[in-house]
Amino acid sequence: MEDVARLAGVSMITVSRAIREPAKVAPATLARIEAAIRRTGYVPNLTAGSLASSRSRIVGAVVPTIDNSIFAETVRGMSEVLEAAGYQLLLGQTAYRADAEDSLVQAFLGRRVDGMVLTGIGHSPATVRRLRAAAIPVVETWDLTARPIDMLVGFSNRDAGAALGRHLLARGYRRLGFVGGAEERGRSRYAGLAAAVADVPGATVLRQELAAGTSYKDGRAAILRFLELPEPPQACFFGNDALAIGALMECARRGVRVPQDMAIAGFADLDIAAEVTPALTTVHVGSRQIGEEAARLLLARFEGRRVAPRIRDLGFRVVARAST
Amino acid sequence: MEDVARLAGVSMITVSRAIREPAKVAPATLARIEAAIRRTGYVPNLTAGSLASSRSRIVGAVVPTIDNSIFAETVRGMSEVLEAAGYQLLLGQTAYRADAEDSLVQAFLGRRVDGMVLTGIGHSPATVRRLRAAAIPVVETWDLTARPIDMLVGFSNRDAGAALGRHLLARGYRRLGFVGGAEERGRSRYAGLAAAVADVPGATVLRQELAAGTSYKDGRAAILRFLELPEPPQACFFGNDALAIGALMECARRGVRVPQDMAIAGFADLDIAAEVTPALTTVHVGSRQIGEEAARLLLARFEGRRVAPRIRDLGFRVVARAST
DNA sequence: GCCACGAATGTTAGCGCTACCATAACCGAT
DNA sequence: ATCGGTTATGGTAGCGCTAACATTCGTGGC
Repeated sequence: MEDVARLAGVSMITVSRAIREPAKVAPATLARIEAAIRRTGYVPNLTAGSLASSRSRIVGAVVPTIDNSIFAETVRGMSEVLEAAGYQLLLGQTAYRADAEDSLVQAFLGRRVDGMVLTGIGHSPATVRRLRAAAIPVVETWDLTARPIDMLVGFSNRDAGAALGRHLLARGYRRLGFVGGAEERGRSRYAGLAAAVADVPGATVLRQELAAGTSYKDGRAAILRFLELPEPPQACFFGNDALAIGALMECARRGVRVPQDMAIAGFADLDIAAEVTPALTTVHVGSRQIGEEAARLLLARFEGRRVAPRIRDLGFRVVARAST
Repeated sequence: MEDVARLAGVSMITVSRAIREPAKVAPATLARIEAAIRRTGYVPNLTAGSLASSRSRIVGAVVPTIDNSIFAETVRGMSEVLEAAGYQLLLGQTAYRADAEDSLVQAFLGRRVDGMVLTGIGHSPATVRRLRAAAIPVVETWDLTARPIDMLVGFSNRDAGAALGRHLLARGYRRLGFVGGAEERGRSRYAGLAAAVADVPGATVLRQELAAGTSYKDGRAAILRFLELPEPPQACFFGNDALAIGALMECARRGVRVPQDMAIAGFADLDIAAEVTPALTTVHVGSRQIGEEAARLLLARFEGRRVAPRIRDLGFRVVARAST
């Protein structure tokens, strides 16, 4: 930067201004500085800038995983909005391990990220304490609570589970099955389903809880376990679309007709849900919008704007397709 | 940090050492410092550390996209290896726009990332110049070239295309079709296929080039276009599994028998490729290993180890399943 | 008892920027 | 001619750490 300043015949601070707020520099000076930058190949050191200004222009995001997953779209949406505003995304994946979130959050805070996006509303007390102490904007996502750490963008997993349950019951199914991972949001979906079932006399629900971080294969295995029962469920609700599609494929393979012999529903409305045959009934939750909105809330805060309300319920929509 | 030092009755540098190389601090001192850290809730400022040590412990990764994509697994593998070593991942997505890579690289270099991972081997001259000037370890991925910028982890897309082509020809198909996105690696796969076709008298190949960044829907549309021809291809090779699965689903819907009426093959071997019916023939390329290996090469360099050879050809494997 | 040596800790001087305040030059209004 | 206000630019002092080089102290060998 000193070289650039010398070459352009100005002081360092003017170079700094030319880069960050070109409007405040005289056009002629600006041109000289730009020429000098080009000639020297100068790349501003944003680390030094962050230290001096105590704003890093980095946002940390913690998600369970991004492969064949509903969270990939959230990260995508977030990343696009942030990049357009000149912010960068520091990505951390927990693989559904609770302690991983804690250490990621600590690492991100050490980097002095300007804001943080978390998945879900269940965090260790230490994490919550650290985030509050850091006094940076935080957005929790993919769930709903009345008392978020700071801001929240999501929907009610419980209500979504209940809505899907009512859909199945309305179609006449009475013996229901549920398959989900051992994680908070999956459990909420089950709780909603169970509540819907409790409202209908004679309706029952059987539950399989798998390890967290499930995929197609697990869905196949789960549906097989149901089909082997003397009295299998008539309709099965899977905690995510990957599980449901695995199950759907297994049914196709075995000649189990969907939905006549076994109805199947998923969750999250991945692109592929609409493409399989029969098309998968699922709950659309706007994965991408969650990411975009979370990023927008952060940007608003960075620019000093008030964010109200701090809780954004993006809702959900039961998408009834041929599989139920 | 000053507070911690005062509380523990040591100098700042000892606190710094206690955090970074605890073995070099006397156990009793270490214990006092750790207690002081806990009492004060001190979180080391890694930005300041980066500036002072000129090592950021951040790696930048540029991928086209991470949703329902082959690159998600690469990012996942990379991220896990890096996090285990105390490095963080700064993620950038280009959405297949060429200029996006350039600006991401520039932003990452401004952050003084310790290393960089790029997708593919085609980069703008400006990007290459900048990367060389930065003199940091760089890994290119997902393709092969004799002259990488620095290191490379991938496989030959051309050879993979050719191998898949030979597989189709060996099964007796003569009128082939190819559908791929308008991007470098897809074109290489086509070039390989075309070469294989050229070796067999009477064999032909018809090509559809779509916009880059394709998904299920585009596969469906593409297969329809082929099926409407007076003499459709007998076998169709799709540049990625998502396209192929879209096509497969469309065939199922239309009663087009796969592979009897139309054989279908994909590329990359996503988890779902093995799950659909009929199971999808595809080319397995170790998406995740690419990420892991790229991360390992970077770590080796960070630790000052020599990396030889600098080109890692991870190969590929034609996975012949029921769809061809 | 002296010295060389390694282990433990400290001092100093930045890393490369930006915040903050100051200064200079120029403008039109009085 | 004087003045307040605006625009353009500069000087100084850090931001919170760590590299590099001291310094101190205890230990064992002779």
